[in-house]
Amino acid sequence: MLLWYNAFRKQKDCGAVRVKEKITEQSIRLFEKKGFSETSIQDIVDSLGVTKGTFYYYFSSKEELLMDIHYKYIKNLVENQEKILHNDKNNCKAKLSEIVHMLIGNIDIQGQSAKIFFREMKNLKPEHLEKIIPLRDQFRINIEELIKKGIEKGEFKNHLNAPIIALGILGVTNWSYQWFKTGGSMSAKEVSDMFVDMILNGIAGH
Amino acid sequence: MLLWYNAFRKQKDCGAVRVKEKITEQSIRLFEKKGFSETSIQDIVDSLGVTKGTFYYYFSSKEELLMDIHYKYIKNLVENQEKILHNDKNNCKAKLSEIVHMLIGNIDIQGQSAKIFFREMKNLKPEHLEKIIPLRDQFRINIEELIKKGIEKGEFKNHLNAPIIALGILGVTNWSYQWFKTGGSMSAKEVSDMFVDMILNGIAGH
DNA sequence: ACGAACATACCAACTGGTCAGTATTTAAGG
DNA sequence: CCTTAAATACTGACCAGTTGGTATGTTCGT
Repeated sequence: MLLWYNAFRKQKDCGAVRVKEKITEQSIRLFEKKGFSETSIQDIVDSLGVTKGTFYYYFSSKEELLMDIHYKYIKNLVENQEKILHNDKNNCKAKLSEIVHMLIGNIDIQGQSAKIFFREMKNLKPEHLEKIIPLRDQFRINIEELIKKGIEKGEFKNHLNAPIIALGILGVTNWSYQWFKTGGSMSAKEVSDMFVDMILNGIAGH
Repeated sequence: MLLWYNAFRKQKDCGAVRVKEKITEQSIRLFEKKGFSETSIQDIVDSLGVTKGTFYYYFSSKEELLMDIHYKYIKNLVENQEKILHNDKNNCKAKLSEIVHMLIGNIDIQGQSAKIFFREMKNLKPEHLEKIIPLRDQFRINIEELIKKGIEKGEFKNHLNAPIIALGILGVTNWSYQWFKTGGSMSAKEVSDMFVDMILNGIAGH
């Protein structure tokens, strides 16, 4: 009886290292693989060896957990982006390059969240969307402004349509979350360098 | 009584213009807006004024309907692509340009299916995925080969990594399905031209 | 003894899918 | 041209399983 008791305590102590974070991390894995609606709360707690009571102790609803995932992802992304943008040792070209490298380089640790972000956003409640969408838009507008500034400075061609170019660049990077696998045949640097080269110099021969 | 009878027949006749297609079209609309798992068969039939019996008369399962949508989309896309590739009046640059224009131009009628294709593919059964994935891969490989041929012919730079460039181009075009709205402030031609210009010539100033 | 961190049991609503039957169209036979 | 039988195109009631969420209890550290 005492033996069982100690074993139980040990299990509890291990799990006590931020149970909420463990639930979030595991949910990210499951949501990415199976989808938000296709993953039940039962699936989540079963895979962690806990019960639904635990889940609802930390989250008020399934949708709130999804909001948590969305908010952490986009907040972190915008922060990383603005760190790059505010470093005025770099010109616009270099900033753009750094952003692309940052996005591709982060696939390893942010890729699952990113896929969830774009695929499952529609499951957020309107009041939560109101917090997320401005951040998503800010990320895009920051790139747009970078393009415009680059045009002004003569770093980029002056006939460019900045909003379209921004969305084109976002397409290149965001789509990589769909196919890039860390540890595969191509390295993140290799991919990023090629993308930056294509965006800046194009693929047409001289 | 006779009046009601005729009205009823008329209604049936109108609906008889391919009920199966009406179900498919409506499902595409609902799946795109709410998601596959989030849309119940009840939702679909209610919005059409029929019952679940009708649905299961035309489809053996919900997943089969999803397979139908996937197959029609990717089959049509590969066909359109290969029509362009087999027209040997165009060089590689022109072919690439035509493919980009085709993809963006088709958003109007194929956009919803495209979003479903990439977002809901995970809900297909393994045996159905076996039919879809090769077609999806073929589309990508066709672009890859076009790049390689363009390099050989000196139309494209020879240091390019064709697989990465192909995925970059696919990113630009596929991502447009997420944001481009027909009838918005930018026309499909405007966007396509800008994308082709970026891909071929880059954005960096000379 | 008390609050934090769980577990257990339960529920109403909804899900994809089935099935036995009904209406309607079509085609053949008289 | 009319009857009739079979095939086609549905309806509506039903089911077992699952869902997100809740309410109540129990264990644990302090």
